[in-house]
Amino acid sequence: MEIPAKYNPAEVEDKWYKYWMENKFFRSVPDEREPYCIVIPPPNVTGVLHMGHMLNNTIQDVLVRRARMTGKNACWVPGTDHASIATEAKVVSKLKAEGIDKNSLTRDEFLKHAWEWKEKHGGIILEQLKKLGASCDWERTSFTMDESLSASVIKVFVDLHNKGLIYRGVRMVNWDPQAKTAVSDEEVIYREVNSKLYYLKYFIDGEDGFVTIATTRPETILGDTAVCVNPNDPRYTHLKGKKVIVPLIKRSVPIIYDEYVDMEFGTGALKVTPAHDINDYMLGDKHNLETVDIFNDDGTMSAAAQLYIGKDRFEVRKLIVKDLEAAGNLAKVDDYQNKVGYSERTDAVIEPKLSMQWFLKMQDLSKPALDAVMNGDVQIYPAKFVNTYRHWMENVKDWCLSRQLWWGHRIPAYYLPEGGYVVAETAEEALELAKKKTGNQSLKLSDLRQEGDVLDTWFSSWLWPISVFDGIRYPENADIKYYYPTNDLITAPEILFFWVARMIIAGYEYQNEKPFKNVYLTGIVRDSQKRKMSKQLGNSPDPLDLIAKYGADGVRIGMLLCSPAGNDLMFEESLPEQGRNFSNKIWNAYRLVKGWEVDDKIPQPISSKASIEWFNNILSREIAQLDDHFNKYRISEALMVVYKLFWDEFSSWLLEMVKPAYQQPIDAKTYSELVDIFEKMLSLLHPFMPFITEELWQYLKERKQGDSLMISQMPNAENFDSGLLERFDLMKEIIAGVRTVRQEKNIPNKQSLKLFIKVTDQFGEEVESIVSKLAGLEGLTYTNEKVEGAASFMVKSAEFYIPLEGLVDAEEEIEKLKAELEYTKGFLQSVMKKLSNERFVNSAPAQVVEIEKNKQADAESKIKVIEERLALLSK
RNA sequence: GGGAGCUUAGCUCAGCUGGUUCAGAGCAUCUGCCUUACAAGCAGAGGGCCACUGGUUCGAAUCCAGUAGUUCCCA
Repeated sequence: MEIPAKYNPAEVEDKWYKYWMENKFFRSVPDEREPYCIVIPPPNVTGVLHMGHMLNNTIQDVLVRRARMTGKNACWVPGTDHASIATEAKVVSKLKAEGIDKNSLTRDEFLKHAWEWKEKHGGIILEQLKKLGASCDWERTSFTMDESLSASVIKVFVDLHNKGLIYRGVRMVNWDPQAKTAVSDEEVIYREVNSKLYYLKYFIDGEDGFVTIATTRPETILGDTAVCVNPNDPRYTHLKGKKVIVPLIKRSVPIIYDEYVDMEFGTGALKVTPAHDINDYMLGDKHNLETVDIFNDDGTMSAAAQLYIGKDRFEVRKLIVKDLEAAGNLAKVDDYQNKVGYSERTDAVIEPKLSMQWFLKMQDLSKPALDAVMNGDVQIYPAKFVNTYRHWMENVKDWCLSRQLWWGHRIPAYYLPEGGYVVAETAEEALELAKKKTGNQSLKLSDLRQEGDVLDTWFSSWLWPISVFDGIRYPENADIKYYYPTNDLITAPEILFFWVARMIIAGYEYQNEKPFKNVYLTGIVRDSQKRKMSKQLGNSPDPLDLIAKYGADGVRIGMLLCSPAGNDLMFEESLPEQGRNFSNKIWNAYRLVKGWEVDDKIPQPISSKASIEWFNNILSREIAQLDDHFNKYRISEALMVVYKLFWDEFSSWLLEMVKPAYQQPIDAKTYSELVDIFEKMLSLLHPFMPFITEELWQYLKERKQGDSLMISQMPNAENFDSGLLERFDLMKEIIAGVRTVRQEKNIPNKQSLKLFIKVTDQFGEEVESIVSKLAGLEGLTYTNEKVEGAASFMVKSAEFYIPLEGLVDAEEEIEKLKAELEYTKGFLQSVMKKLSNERFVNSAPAQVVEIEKNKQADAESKIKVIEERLALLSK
């Protein structure tokens, strides 16, 4: 069979993914084996695969596949989350394009559209993950709004409410006037913008004089209820107890004193608008100020503003500046740079707004979750994020749970006709509660009005590791008991707080146990200029295009090569290209081995026997190294170990060592041992490169239907002989020495050479046979005599000579030796300096001193050798 | 403003408990090679004041302090 010289991933990837699916290799059900479980960070149902997903899911697949091959019952649970805000925005704009206004629809009608949209687009991202090779148990695919998961969310809300942890309250929230909903702090993006700082005069009530304040938002003066200065500021001490008049609306407000005010900023006097600024709100709270809410939900001025009613906030800013100037209140205007919050979803400028929201008390709830990370029960990789986690958890704030949207889990609170509310899992239960609470037995379902708001999406994802196993509703079910706590969570540091921390909190609250043992935080994928990849910038390649171009295996390798945990990854196409090249290397190694004719009559050459033995030793050493990297979650270093093992040790050394002469057959013993080694190499590579390894594994030996590399056993590290490995390192140096001479003297590889060795101990037949083969020697001779007209090199203190009549320039040799002599003498000197330092000899450990003494001996003998050689040459 | 981290080869990064696994890896670069598996390749080579300054120590990339630059988080 003719095998093409280049690997073509497109031909094999779909085939094997289908094969794995058909044989249900991804499926996991509880059994007697040790479980290994990962729940996927559920991608946004609106999303399409981006580079961040590629990195994240590649890592998960590597870990899951490896676990599967080490005898564990591996289960990777896939799914998506409903992403309230993003999805609702998508559906609203889709309806708008069809000429339908959301406000013209009932809630149920809108939700019908939303579900239709979800059914149509919601699965795209999961299908894309299959192209990457993701070995998820697809039968377990979950969605945060599935019936069981929704019921879990509602049950938890009711439970927390009954525990007294959920309350309603007026709070300053980040209001998105476009989406007309509160958004969480995490959904606000602050950007530096060029704006203006307006200096406004507030006249003192009842006397002459004024105070000048500085503000970037002059339209908010209509909501001012105080002016605040620092009590230590001498400029304002005389104003104690006085009032000032808010311009235009002539409201008289007090001057208050608080050290919060920065005396250096602006004029040192601060206008206080408790309804529209978070810091002012705290001041207002502290000093018992009135709050005047001057904005409607859509960002226009409300009646409370008195002026400009119904006009948009930004329009009002322009108008009011003119009016203030006309009224003589505008002192000056400076250019100014400040940070303004924008909604992550709609990009509207966020308006801090007081509104009635549902909150979850976090302080007590979060305690066990803080402890779990601090005492190492939950491990975070890299550990530097533990600090960040602790800081957040120690200063945790109550969680605003409500969102003014329709798409999501509707809050199960029911308002009573005469005020107040009840919370229950169903309307019927709510009615019973309401009757009990009011004493009014004639209440009907229609008398109750359910809260219109839905819950924050994170309020469902925080249950994810439990709810995908239905562990909230059925805490004793077989799945949750078997898979929980899960093993590893792989996600981005950006969501450490609003997802990871909250999952840990929910885990302890509802399972009395952590949700996962390890958290691996990946970096953020950036472009080569360190910019975050984004649609706006258009700097993100389409992952599926990359897969088509470089193969899924190539892309996976590209993602992993440069992504140590927690470090950002500067992505460029040279990375998957390197991955593709590696695929090709593996492919061609296979071609070589498969191309040999096997003859079971010829004996195994001594060089092959030694080579195989050497490789099995190095394999053990590297497997141990690999295990160590995996245990420490150093995934890219683990990959590098396998990469170098395959490319350098296996391909460049072992295959060359055992390669039969041109058109000669290989002996059966070497061949079968080599195939076994190749098979082990494929196993080690499989978690990183599932497709090509499966393809080659299937053809390397005869397989049965239903066999697969992905369910085979990973090779284990055995003991290895480090003395043997050292002898081979020496051997490689000798071969490299000969090759260097060839290069320097321009000797073609075809021309065989004679090598003379001056050494005390001989190397042995194994080493000699391999050196002869790889260095292209026609003879290898030990000698005590000098060798005339020869190129020379040294390995340790052994001398090597290659006779080259006419090609060797004695002067050149002498120069080379002199340089080496000088270097060695300098080295000896530095060693002697240490050894002659009494304090070193006395205080350093004996072992260290011993090492230095060995260095001295080595250097001295080397100097002797070089000097002798020089003496001979200069005769 | 508060906190945390980072700075090692052209680039991306390892470097644990101070000392032969201490100055490393991959990529890139340079020099030879169309050698019969692979030019998506082979064989070699060069490249670093370990940010700076001081301290501790017999000994510092490694520990401590300060400085500069930089990134992130919180406000």
